[in-house]
Amino acid sequence: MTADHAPAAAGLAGSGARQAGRGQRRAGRRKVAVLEAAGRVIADRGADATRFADVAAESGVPVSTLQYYFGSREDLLVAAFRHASGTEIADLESELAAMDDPWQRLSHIVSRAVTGYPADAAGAGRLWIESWHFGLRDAEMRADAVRDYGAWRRLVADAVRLGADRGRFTLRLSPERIAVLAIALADGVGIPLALGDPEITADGAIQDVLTALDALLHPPPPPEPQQPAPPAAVPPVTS
Amino acid sequence: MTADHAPAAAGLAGSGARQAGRGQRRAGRRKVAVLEAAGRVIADRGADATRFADVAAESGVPVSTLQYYFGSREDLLVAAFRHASGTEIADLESELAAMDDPWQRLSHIVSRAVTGYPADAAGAGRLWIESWHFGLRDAEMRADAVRDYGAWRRLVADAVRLGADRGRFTLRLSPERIAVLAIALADGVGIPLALGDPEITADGAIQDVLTALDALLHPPPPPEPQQPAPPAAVPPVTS
Amino acid sequence: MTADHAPAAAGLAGSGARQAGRGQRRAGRRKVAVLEAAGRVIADRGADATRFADVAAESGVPVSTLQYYFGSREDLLVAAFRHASGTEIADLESELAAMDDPWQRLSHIVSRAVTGYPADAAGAGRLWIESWHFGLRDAEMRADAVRDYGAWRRLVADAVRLGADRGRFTLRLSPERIAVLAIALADGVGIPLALGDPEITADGAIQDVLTALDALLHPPPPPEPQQPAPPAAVPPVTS
Amino acid sequence: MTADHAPAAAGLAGSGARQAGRGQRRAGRRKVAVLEAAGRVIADRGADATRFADVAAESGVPVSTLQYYFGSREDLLVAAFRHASGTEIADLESELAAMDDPWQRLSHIVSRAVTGYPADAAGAGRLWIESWHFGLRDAEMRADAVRDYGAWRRLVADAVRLGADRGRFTLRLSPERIAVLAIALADGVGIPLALGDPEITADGAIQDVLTALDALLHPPPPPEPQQPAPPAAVPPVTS
DNA sequence: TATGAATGAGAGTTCATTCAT
DNA sequence: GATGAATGAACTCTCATTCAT
Repeated sequence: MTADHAPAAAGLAGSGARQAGRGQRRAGRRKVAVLEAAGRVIADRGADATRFADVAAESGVPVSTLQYYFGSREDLLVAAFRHASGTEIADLESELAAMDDPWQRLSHIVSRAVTGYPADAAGAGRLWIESWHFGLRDAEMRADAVRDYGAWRRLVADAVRLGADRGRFTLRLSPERIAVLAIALADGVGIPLALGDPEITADGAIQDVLTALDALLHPPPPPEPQQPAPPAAVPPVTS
Repeated sequence: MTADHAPAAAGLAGSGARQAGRGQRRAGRRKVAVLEAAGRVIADRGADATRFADVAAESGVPVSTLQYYFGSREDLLVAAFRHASGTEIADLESELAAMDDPWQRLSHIVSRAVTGYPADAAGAGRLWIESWHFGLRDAEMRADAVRDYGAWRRLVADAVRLGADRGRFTLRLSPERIAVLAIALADGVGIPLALGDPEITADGAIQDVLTALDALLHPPPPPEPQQPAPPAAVPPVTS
Repeated sequence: MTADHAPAAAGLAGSGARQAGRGQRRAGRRKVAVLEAAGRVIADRGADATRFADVAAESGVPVSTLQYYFGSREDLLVAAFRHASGTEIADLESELAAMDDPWQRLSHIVSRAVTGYPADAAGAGRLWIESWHFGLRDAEMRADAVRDYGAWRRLVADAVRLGADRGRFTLRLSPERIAVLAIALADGVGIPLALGDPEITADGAIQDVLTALDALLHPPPPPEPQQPAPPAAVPPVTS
Repeated sequence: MTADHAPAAAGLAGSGARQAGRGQRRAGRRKVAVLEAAGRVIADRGADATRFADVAAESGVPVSTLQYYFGSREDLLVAAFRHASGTEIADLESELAAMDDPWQRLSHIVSRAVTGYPADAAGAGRLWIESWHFGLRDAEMRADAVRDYGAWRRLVADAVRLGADRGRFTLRLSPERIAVLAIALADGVGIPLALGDPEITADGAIQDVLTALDALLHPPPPPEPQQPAPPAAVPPVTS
């Protein structure tokens, strides 16, 4: 192919910056705008129902130009997801860098995560659900999603480790496993929030998630004999 | 529409009862088989990519007959989801009824939930993800999903309440909120499992989720003065 | 697929006739008309340039119905070629059956073949050129074309054999090889005729081809010594 | 159009002769390379399926440059055909010029022609079929094809005339008409060869074509009752 | 002179749905 | 009650071509 799709330049914000100096002139200078438009459409209609025509209408860029930029529809979707998650994580990282208190960091991560889910929020939560769903059948998206999970967990684990180092937390589990659980909690309450479950509110969910985290960071006294060792109880349930 | 779709299993046996009865039962059996075929197709290809033709191929029932049975494609999907979740919850309830120990019940629920997610599992996890995703834009599906969330949480809350009543658990939060968190944890670890995240295994995830639950059911001793209680800032904010 | 493409019934004229009695009712009753429309379009625009839309316009059948009938565009083309050649050969066979004189048969075959080529003729010559050309890259068409070559040659060879049996012809070559040459001559003059070559007319070409055939059927006297054996001169030309 | 397409190789060297000359020669070389690349693509995919992108890939010259050089896609195709046929005929003419024997010339022409057809051959046969086919609907190509027919026939007629003048041949038809038939035979057997007809081989076809030509150049005596040895005339054609 | 960027037109194919048995 | 025939709508993708440099 003459044009190998994507005049490059885009991708994660400002990586390389070879001569993006003058503001990525020439080729694909509208790419970022298109990716954000695509993100909006995906969040609105779902990735599967996102047509070239929709993104064209949202971005003002002709369909054939979208294809010239990204190639196939699937490639466009993956690029949009990647752009959104890259931006999101970069933002979060810079916010966290300004915080010293480890618990504040955890609170911030959880808030950021949970807040994006409710239907009326402009957050990225719906986009994440789309990305998981899409990743179930798309290998490239799946790889990205797994990578993003790692990035989020790392932020949590770093905060947990920091708190432990400072003697603020006493861990029941390794920082990595706590990170897995923390992200799981946020996503797990996010889903019903996105579905408008009347039993849950964003604020309440954040509080409860933090309470659970707190429980993992401040263990109970040495177990007394009358109490059954919980993990031992986990049976081979598979029926 | 030709008929009002779905002869269902209802209807009192009128004239020629036995014959009609048998016929209806046969039709009913056929519909169940179709719904299960549809469930398999949905889990395999995703709800959005599930065509009448796919379900026809999987079930052996002609496309026009599927439409005659269920109406629109969307109706078929919703019916398939409803059938799957109804079966799943009924099974779970009967299994739990045979268990006396509240912790065992919790373990069983969590195991059941988490085990269904991994890609290689034949479980219902993928179907749940599909149902959330579909519910984001389909009101009927959304209502079903919220209802199902309630059913699962009720099973957890009942077990938690039972354990508390028996003095086995000391709750940090109300049974209902613990139930929300328990289900959130299971779903939250289920997603990366479904995506094949190499950092997580089903068994490890079950353990960790139970550890987190245990922490919520066995609070630490009254905080001692030397340590500033940070989590104190996150109190039981009753929503 | 529910409809396996082509409700059958069509194909070579009247083969089988299972219940085509009432005039192929139901499915695909317009298939023959469509195939003939397709043949006209192919002759007019060329197979490569024959679009579904063209055949739809020519036949009055919607594009989607054409696809329902034939499947892919390529399948439609092959079916059209097959229909045309089947009809053509059947017609020719019945005409020949009415002729007793072997030379008359040969004349008729050559006339039939050559006459179809000129641009202003309504004959099938252009369709043959299309079929060869299409067969260069399509295996199915290629097989059909080879089969058709065999059918035409068989008609020639039969006539040649008949004439030889009756002592009318004295063969220089086997009937089969004469048949190959006869068809080659007809096609070989047909091409410039189709291109409007001003040096050739259909009638003149028919005469010349028959003259050449005559030469093959009435050999010269035993070669005399002063004549060099011509084939000995055929060198390994490939440069 | 940007330029009047094709700087060609013409144009007197104006100011800066050496530089311009070299530049033009270089451009000319590049164009020839492109035309040969185009010829390969056409033989491979067919003229109708030959895209700018294909020729760009085969030649390494960007699409927009191809358009700058040749104008429209059709112009490029015609130029490629013209280049191929011009080269072919020039080669043939120089080969024939070295041959004195008229029958050897005829044999050479037929061999050259037939040998190019088989699918596995690298010959120009497929390109000729493409050119006829393309000429059916393109006036420019048609004119070229007719002209080429004339060139080939002239070579045959010249050889026939030479043989007749030397008393080697006794003609049944005028040299021109024999030439038409000779070329027709070669093309006519070439087509099934190109289609991989299992009943024909290139060598056998050459033999048979020469036998037919021989019959046209050596008419029979007044028919005698007994049967002469026909094949004796076309003996050991060493392949 | 030569080339990359951008875009409109058009085509094949899929699919739900309507209709007539 | 069940099913095959038929069809319109929509979408992705290919490709020649125009434009600016």
